[in-house]
Amino acid sequence: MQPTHYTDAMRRKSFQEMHCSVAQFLEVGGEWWTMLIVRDAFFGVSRFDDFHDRLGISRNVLTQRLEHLIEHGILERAAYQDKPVRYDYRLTDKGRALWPVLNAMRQWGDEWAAPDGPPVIVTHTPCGHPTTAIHICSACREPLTPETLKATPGPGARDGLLTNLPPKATPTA
Amino acid sequence: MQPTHYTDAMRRKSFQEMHCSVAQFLEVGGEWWTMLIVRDAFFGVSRFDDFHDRLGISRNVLTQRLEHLIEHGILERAAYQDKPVRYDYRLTDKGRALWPVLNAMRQWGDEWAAPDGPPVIVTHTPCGHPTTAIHICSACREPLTPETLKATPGPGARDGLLTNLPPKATPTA
DNA sequence: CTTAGTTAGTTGCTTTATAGAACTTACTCG
DNA sequence: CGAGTAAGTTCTATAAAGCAACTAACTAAG
Repeated sequence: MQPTHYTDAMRRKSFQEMHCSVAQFLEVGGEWWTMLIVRDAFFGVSRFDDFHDRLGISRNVLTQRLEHLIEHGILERAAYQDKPVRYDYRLTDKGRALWPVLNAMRQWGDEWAAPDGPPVIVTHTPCGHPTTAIHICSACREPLTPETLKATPGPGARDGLLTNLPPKATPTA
Repeated sequence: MQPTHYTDAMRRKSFQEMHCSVAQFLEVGGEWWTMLIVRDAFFGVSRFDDFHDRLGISRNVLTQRLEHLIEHGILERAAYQDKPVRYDYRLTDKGRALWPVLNAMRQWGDEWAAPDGPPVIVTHTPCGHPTTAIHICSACREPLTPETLKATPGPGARDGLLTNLPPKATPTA
């Protein structure tokens, strides 16, 4: 049978209304290319053509992504010359706060998807040693694993995320 | 002028050849919806219709994503009945290793994009307190921040990631 | 035995996003 | 003047996402 009729726009779904912080992050940084732009911003890259050359991203997509990141307060534009005006794209505090996310991605990739060994070694300059991040509990300072955690609804909770779970579920994230 | 001619397929670019662990992660978990499926898998969701109902994802896209996650060893299918055969989708060790990534996303969302407060409170059952993860150095156990880190090429390094950086760059990720 | 419900997809169609490359604007340098 | 640089914008073609209907293979109710 023929599909009936397509009234509404069929834009890509937004995660904004999900009342989940993971979804909130993905709304900002979950699109294709976005976190690679943020990675390069941490490396000190700040100009349009440098992002383009290093990533091999299409110029129109790069334009969109930079605008999206600025809209969400991850990057800010600062003119470095007039006539013609040209901008640096720099991480804000909100953007620099993405470091734990980026680092967790890197560490997972190093461990599970780096057959030739890690492409990058990170050294902790205060102690001088190569380092990986260990995640510890803010209360007791013991290492955290998903099995030792329990999720309960918080002040921003809405129906659906922790309710309507299958019976044997053990929410950890 | 007219664009010349479009021989090659214009599929979406892969990040696989970038020799960067962040890119490797994104190849596996960087598509729209993917990390929300993984989040629900941590919540204990395991069946097709449960993912579909909870996420509001299209059925065809869900099919694709589950296959992609299985291909990359994040989920595995286990039959829970015959006639007709029906499967549970469960996290593998490689999939459970994504917890730090998911948690970092959640904590960023809680801090920067949760106007009504965090939707989920996580309790560390051994100590009984609500917890957030603190990232410490594996060598000296001091807290890590991007400014205290330096990136250098590792065994899996290839040209381009840490080379060809603008002069004032301070690579941290 | 017929009908409704469940589970897990698949198919068909429409809208949106991405990949390339060319084009544009506004300069600077030799 | 002509070439080069920087940052986009515009154009076209393909790929991905969204939605609803359809199918397959059962189970349970009436």
